Amino acid sequence: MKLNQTAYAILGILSFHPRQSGYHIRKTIETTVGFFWGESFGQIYPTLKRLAAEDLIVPDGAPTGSKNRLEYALTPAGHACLEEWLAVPYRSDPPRDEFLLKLFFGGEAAPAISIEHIRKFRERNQRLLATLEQVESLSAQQNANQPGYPFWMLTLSFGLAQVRSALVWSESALASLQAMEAAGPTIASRIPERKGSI
Amino acid sequence: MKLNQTAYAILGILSFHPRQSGYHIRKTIETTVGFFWGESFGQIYPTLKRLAAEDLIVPDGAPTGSKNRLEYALTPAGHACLEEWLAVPYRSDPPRDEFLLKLFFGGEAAPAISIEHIRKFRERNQRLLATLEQVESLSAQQNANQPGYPFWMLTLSFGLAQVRSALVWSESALASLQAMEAAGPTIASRIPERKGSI
DNA sequence: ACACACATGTAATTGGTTACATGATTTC
DNA sequence: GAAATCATGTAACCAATTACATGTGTGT
Repeated sequence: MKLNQTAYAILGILSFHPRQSGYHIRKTIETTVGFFWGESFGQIYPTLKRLAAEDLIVPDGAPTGSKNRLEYALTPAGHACLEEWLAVPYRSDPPRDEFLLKLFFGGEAAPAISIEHIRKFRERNQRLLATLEQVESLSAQQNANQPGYPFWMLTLSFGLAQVRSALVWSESALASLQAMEAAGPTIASRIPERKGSI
Repeated sequence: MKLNQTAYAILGILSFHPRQSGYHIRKTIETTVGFFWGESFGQIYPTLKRLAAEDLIVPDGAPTGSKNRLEYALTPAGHACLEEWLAVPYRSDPPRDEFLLKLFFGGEAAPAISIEHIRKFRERNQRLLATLEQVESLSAQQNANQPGYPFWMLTLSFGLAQVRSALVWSESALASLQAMEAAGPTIASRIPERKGSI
């Protein structure tokens, strides 16, 4: 019984949102942990079947539901499994940030290109900030009494801090690149010195 | 000729570090972009062969080297390829942060568990901060004249900003969880309400 | 002599995305 | 009745990690 991360994300969602379908679980993930976690259907549906086979969740086509969707609920075993996983030290998988990689190699192209990347990055973060702030105010009204609330707020405040710091950085980064662009005619027009072949 | 991200990372490294072996490239990646990018040997060596087959790099077993290692150098085509990639908008792949996910579901376990995760997280960031600051001062002395330097500093200052903001957050998060722990006897001892089966 | 870093590679596995395929329900 | 969203799933593909396998050079 070795589960993948998707499984724990599902167990986690079901732990405070009983009786959701695969489709709904994905929606919930998007709107709650979306800014640091993503799931695709291609991953969710097979995982739901596996979790059901392991008796960690049970299909529950009962009272309220019964359209053409299949809802699941957490079993005690499922909750135990979630708790077990929570106690295991998190592993931070090797980071891969294409934005930063492109920026790092920015000297090999015109500054305008890096400027454009940073502008996109800033816009992204502005949008993200707006949604996070919205979540913050809505959540305070709707979820304040839920047991998970303090923890949700912790992840939210983390997101807000990171996004805000990213925005501050964006401004100074843009300023320094624009200064560079104004100063020198593109540094990038050089060809790396080499010897022979091709 | 569709290349994976590893290929561009390699091209990028070779663009300002001519003549490195696979082993060395990995070292360089670790020490320069390591805090936002990682590569494994299982990815690097096959990719080097592919890049050589595409004439984007050339094996170069010349003068200085010639131990039992094979060094590569960027070709003009390789540099063109890198520039092309740099101009393409970056894509940020769906984020997956296990630390935040566990924290989000922290209400399902004792607060002590989340506290431990955050402590680990804080330590991690403290170590990272130390190395980044070291890189900052060393790099100012050693690389200040290199053409890529301003861009390297941008990624570095981004890392510093993020790490510092993460540390500030860690303190407040720890404080709030410790307050919670002191206040209530574990909220987590409840079992999700359910009906029937298992 | 031993250990450690240097150095290169392959094979198995996995975790995951994307695209495809299909159909029901709701809303306009 | 058309369009959008709800809803479930499969198949193909891929990028990447991990573990394995092997050997050399260097320092103590």
